[in-house]
Amino acid sequence: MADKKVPESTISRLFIYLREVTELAKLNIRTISSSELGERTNLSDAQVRKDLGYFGQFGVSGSGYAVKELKEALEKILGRDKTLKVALLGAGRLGAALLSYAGFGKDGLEIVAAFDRDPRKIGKETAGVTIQGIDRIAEEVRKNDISIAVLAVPAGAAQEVADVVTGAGVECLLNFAPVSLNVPENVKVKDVDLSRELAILSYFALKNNSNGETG
Amino acid sequence: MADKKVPESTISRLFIYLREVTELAKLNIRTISSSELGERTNLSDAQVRKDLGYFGQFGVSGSGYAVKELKEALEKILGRDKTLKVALLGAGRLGAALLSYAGFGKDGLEIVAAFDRDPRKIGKETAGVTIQGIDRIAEEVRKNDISIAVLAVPAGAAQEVADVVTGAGVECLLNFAPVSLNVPENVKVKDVDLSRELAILSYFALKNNSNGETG
DNA sequence: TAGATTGTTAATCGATTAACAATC
DNA sequence: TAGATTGTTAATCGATTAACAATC
Repeated sequence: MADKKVPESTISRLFIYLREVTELAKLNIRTISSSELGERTNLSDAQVRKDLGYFGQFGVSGSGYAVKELKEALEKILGRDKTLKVALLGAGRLGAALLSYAGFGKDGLEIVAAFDRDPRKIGKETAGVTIQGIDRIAEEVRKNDISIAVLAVPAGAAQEVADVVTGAGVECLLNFAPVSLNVPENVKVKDVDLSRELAILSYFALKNNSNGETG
Repeated sequence: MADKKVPESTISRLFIYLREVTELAKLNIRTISSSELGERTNLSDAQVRKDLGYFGQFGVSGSGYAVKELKEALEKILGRDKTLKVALLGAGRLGAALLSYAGFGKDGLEIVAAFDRDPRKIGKETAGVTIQGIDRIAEEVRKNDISIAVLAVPAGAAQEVADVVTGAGVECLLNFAPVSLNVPENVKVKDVDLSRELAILSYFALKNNSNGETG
């Protein structure tokens, strides 16, 4: 049972493979080899086979992978068939945008509760969800079986809110606040920081510029 | 001169250090050791010193790093003093949101041109930028010295637009379209896919659930 | 000086890539 | 059968961590 640990980078690529085979299925392509799939995703054939190998044997020697079956296998592995409950922390500008973001449903996620500290926001409704005070977090998490919390609060409030929500038993956080959160070690945090992505890119742009000058 | 190659993960962490020392400077804290900085960012002291070591010697044995100097050094390394020109490709819903996104300026980036294929959008203005047809890309890139392109077009159009813009000499792309782009090898692409981030997180949430059941 | 902390080299760890026997 | 391609093990590569002499 104790499968070897799967790298997060593998999980991330699995979604890329799924995207591709979904496309291939639409085009009525029946089978694909690891090297073809790798070409389409800018990855190596070895990488494709290794990644899939963590989860079983999906291919056929000599002919490759059946597109339809691989698609279904990936959907199952990645839990695309299940719906998870999400709590939104912070109903400001970003929070409101996320509440009305249509993509969540497609990804098997459903925002079932939203919280804010601002008394003027409490009781208001956006996209079918009523905003509640943060003192209600623990009870709502339990009641609704919430497994993911999205932190869309200001940087200064993020740690406190993270404490409350992890204290209530939530183990997965998507953190939009630009701070390094301290959480218990069973909790998984994913930081999303568009500013930083852009900044990294601009670092490379600057480097290219100066290379151009000297080289 | 030929400095050893700096890992992208190091660059990414440099922004985290910068965020932290900016905070420390506000609090009038004068010096910080690698282990204290590591504690505040959930990284090890060795990691902090290694990362900084790629760019020079900023610390003082026995006392650590001068906050103000480290902040200034990081800003310089990361190019926070320079402004780069950005082209926005695709002026749909996401594109419009990015155009009005206030954070770009803070990050040393300026959207100087926007393009869309839809004739009904061409000529319209958002946030001070007039939307142009995609046939104008090459000339505008040259004229404005654009070094970064943000792709906010539908998946089906992304590759074609990427070809045009890289053909015009842009070497850094921020790609919001959920496709694997093929670009020349001197071009740096950064994919931003909120759906995938969420999906990865939900994968971990599901795994935690099933662990809970069996363990 | 004694204590603290750096910068850097060496050791470890983990992920990617290459290779190839097994198999369709 | 011959050709193609898998699954998996071994080799390589690169990043993180540990260790410690140098230094304030």
